[in-house]
Amino acid sequence: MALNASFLAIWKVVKAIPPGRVATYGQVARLAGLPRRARLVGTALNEAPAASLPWHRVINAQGRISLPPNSPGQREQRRRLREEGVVFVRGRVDLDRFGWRAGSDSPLLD
DNA sequence: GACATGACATAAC
DNA sequence: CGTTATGCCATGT
Repeated sequence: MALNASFLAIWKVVKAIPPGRVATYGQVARLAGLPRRARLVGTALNEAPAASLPWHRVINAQGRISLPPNSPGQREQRRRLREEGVVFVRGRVDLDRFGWRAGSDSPLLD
């Protein structure tokens, strides 16, 4: 089915996000060759085999986790990110420091 | 098929 | 900081 091609492209990009870095839904969509389809990324992650994907490294453009506050998933995602060294400030991640830029795989330490 | 929903993004006010 | 509007489209009812 042609439909899954999009999902596969998305999963591929997500798998490429290095530990300790995050990517936004829109960014993942673009890198997957699906511009303007950020929502599809959310859907793809929802349907994805969580065990085989670093789904927690995908957050929204505001640097926030897009799961309901206080939900198990939200806490899990925050826990995993913090475990990788991603810092939350007032519930937000500074994308300038932890955002994934293709070509640089380590966080900028100032 | 019509309609509502949602792990989103961007722009405008 | 916030709200509204619009684009997007797979899924579920």
